[in-house]
Amino acid sequence: MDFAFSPLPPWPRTDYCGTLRPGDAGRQVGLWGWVAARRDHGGLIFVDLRDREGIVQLVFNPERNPAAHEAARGVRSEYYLAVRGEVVRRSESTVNDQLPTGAIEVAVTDAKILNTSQPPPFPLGEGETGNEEIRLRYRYLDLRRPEMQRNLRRRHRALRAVRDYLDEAGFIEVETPILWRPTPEGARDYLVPSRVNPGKFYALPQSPQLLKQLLMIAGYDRYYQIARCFRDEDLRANRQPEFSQIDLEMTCPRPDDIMALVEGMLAAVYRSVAGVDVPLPFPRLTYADAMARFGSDKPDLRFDLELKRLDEAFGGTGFKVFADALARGESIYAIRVPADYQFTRRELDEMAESLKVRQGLGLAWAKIAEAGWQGPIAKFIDEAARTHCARLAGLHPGDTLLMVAGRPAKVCPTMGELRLQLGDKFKLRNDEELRFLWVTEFPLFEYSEQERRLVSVNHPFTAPHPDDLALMAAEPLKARALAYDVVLNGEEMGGGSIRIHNPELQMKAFELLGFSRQEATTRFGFLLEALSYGAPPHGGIALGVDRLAMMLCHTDSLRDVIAFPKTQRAVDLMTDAPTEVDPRQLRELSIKVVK
RNA sequence: GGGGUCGUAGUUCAGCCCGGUUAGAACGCCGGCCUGUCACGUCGGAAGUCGUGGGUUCAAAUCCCAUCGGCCCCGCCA
Repeated sequence: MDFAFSPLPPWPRTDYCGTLRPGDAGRQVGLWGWVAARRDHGGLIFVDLRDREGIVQLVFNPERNPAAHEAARGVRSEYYLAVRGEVVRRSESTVNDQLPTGAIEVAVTDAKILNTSQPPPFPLGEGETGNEEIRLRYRYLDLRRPEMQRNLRRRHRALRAVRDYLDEAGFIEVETPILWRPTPEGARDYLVPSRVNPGKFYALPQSPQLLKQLLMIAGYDRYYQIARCFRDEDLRANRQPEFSQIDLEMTCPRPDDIMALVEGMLAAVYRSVAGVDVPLPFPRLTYADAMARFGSDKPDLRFDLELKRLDEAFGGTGFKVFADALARGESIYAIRVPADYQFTRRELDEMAESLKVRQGLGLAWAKIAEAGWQGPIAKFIDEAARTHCARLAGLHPGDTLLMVAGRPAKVCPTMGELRLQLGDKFKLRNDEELRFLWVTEFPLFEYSEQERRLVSVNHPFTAPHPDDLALMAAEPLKARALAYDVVLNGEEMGGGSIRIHNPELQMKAFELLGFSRQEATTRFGFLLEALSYGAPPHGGIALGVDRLAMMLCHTDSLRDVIAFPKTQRAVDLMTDAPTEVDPRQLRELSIKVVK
């Protein structure tokens, strides 16, 4: 055989490369790792050997060991080596203070090439990245990169902290099925055909929601799971078709209990992973306030630029656009951009144009100068309105006031978007800052134009606010839910609720969503039945593990914290999944593919 | 389903607007030299279906159309 094949390294590993320090000087060590770089001086050869803990410099001296030196001559990038040698302190002038191991090196006495490597298709060094396509195709090489190693280990440490914390709090980890039943509400299901039951399908769970409720009914009292979830919807930078949730549920909680628990958990994660103390408790906003002040149900509190409602100021305005809007019962919302942040006329025009095209809304703006208001609409705004605006919005000279009129349900989210764009434009969204908050009192239902019926804002098992029980039937759109989201820096990190534990109320909720009693029984009979056997009140929350990892790793892409992610077209570039299957497999499953 | 953007040596990119020598650079790779480098240095070398298909043209990496793929966004994601 003319190729290298060693089933085992010829000597034990005593240390990881990246962990050696001056204190190890004089020790005989065994190391295994990849060749990160090779510097051949004809005589001396230096090799940077890399393993998961980092890099250490090996020295091959032909006078010390000709055989090892000869082996080192043939070594190339990403060869996998086992070496044995002595840790030696470097002379003063040769210390590399860029490297944690830079004060020492390993004088190699024995070396064995355990495997050779083709030249890698992209550089694997610190700070280097190829394009996404090639990284995903050779994911196992991408994952060798120090950044990816760091990311996945941060994720590991976060999950470890979560498990320790929840275990300490008396939570029991229970696994729930991956093959489960399709659900009519919510995202598109991934379906799995049943061979044994031709024509029938399982679905992969979108979340273990109902299963954890059943565990409460079963008396486990406090459950959690790092649960894999599946949703067959289009991908985004922060959305993969399969993802993980920290899913938990407890018996008889008040919303405050869940919130305090989660705050403690997130603080524990940040302390353990980032060494950061997160101030507790998190601030809270009701959904209504969040929408009115930030135009979002997941506001980014790292910067101000709050929305201001200026209806009062324009009560008797001569500006027809605003007057007409108010007459229609609409509102005028504004963002005051302080004098520190200036726009060019062109930027204002572009902003207005984009708002018009994308939302059909007109942007009115004015610059607040010492001399008075400036801008195309300034002449329509009289002194009384200006003074009133100044009081409502706190205007100062140099500020720019951006105003939009319309239905609050439309204007607020639009202004919320605009606010985020301004935050980006003026670099107000600092990556190092952590602004957690709770958004509470979500509405129970919203009206879906597409389906022309009520749909759940959270899910159909969410309990109504006790004060709004009567509203549920009378004015369902006004009923609030006992639901809460935890938000970090404008990203939804998780959401939960108190659930309905009464079968009659649950049936009522299904009916309001447009299910007949018959349909509800067919689809959720097992739940209704379970609720009728002494189901305790219960509630919980689910947090997105991947998004949490993203925040901990300061990355904008979920792919950077998932070992084997899929592309935007939900393809695995490494294995080319999904693929066509053998006709025989289809026949066994009673499936015919229609092209 | 829609919008945007990118696709040129193994890799990262320039060239494309304004069509015209043999398509360049850096890194990597291969070979020589080199005992203190650490992104080693140095001398030399190899390396390209310009994503794919079609069209316009005397002539296409360059202009046009279609298509495939990566990324970002809208829709969608209880």
